[in-house]
Amino acid sequence: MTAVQAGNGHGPDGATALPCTQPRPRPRPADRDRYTIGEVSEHTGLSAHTLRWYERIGLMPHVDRSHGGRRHYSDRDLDRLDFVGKLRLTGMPVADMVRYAELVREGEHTFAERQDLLRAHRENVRSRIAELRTTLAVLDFKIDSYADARRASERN
Amino acid sequence: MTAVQAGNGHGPDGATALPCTQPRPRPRPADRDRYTIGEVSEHTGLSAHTLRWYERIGLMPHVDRSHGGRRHYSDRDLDRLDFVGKLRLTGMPVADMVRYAELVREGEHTFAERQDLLRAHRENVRSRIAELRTTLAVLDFKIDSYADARRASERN
DNA sequence: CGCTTGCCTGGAGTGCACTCCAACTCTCTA
DNA sequence: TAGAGAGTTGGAGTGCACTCCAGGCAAGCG
Repeated sequence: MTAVQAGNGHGPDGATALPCTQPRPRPRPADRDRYTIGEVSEHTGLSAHTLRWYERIGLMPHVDRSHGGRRHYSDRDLDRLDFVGKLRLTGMPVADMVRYAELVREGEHTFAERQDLLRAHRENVRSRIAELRTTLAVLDFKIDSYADARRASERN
Repeated sequence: MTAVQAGNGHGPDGATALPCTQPRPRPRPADRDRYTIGEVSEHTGLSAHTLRWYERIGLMPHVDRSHGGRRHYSDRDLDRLDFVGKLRLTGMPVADMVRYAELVREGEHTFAERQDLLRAHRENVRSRIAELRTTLAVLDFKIDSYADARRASERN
């Protein structure tokens, strides 16, 4: 649940920073380390409702607040959200993401468990890719069948 | 929503039969062209509830019944279900699958539209695969980071 | 013939992941 | 300093895809 993107990425959560390469899909507004929920919503594609909900269920640590109680997201928060977004895109259940977030909160002694969790998920993603590929073949076949059928009926 | 698998596959629904190559994941009980809902459930991995529900919402055409009102699924029905299963695995919304089923029911003049629908879905699947692959890279990176961090801490 | 097991129906219930509401409060710009 | 507009909360509501229930009927076996 940490940075894995942009120049300022971090290593495993709680560990020292490590270099990282993935480009951020939409660029951050500006590197000022303080973003409103609206800006974050814009950047991540998640609704403000969802961002607040993520915090409530413990998927995000408590975000810094202004004097008046408004959220100020940091660059680090954006990094976390990017990672959460990746997991979400791959269909990881929210409960599992929350579990991961808990492990992060518990500190460095949970490295092994976090790694296991991610490894299991990676296997999951791999088999999903394989699944999608076989379906792609089926779709190609079907689409070609329709093309053939249409060509044949035009010829008559 | 027709056969696209096993030796007895069909072409686009409503068209003449076409050869097909994909192997059926779990073999059919026996090629007797008459299966109970329980057997079909076993074979497809869908619950009997779900099979009935699919029929109710129009995702499957009405399945043949016995004198006493019990469903007898044909091999053709199994083929349809296999295709539905493929679409489902790739995350096509049930509403879209129902739309496709309607087009099939309407006859051959909907070939073009069916093809479009499948093409759009194919694009969808392709981009999902790409998405999953980039996430896989992120996961690899994270997992490696944990491995590094653990090795480092053991060394101390 | 009776019994167990499987299947039938319509409708209600579940779990997940949001999504929206009401009734405020805060911040920024003019 | 006033007003617009973005943000706050807890809790209720939504949509999707099942999933289950109650109460009854059917089929195959001994």
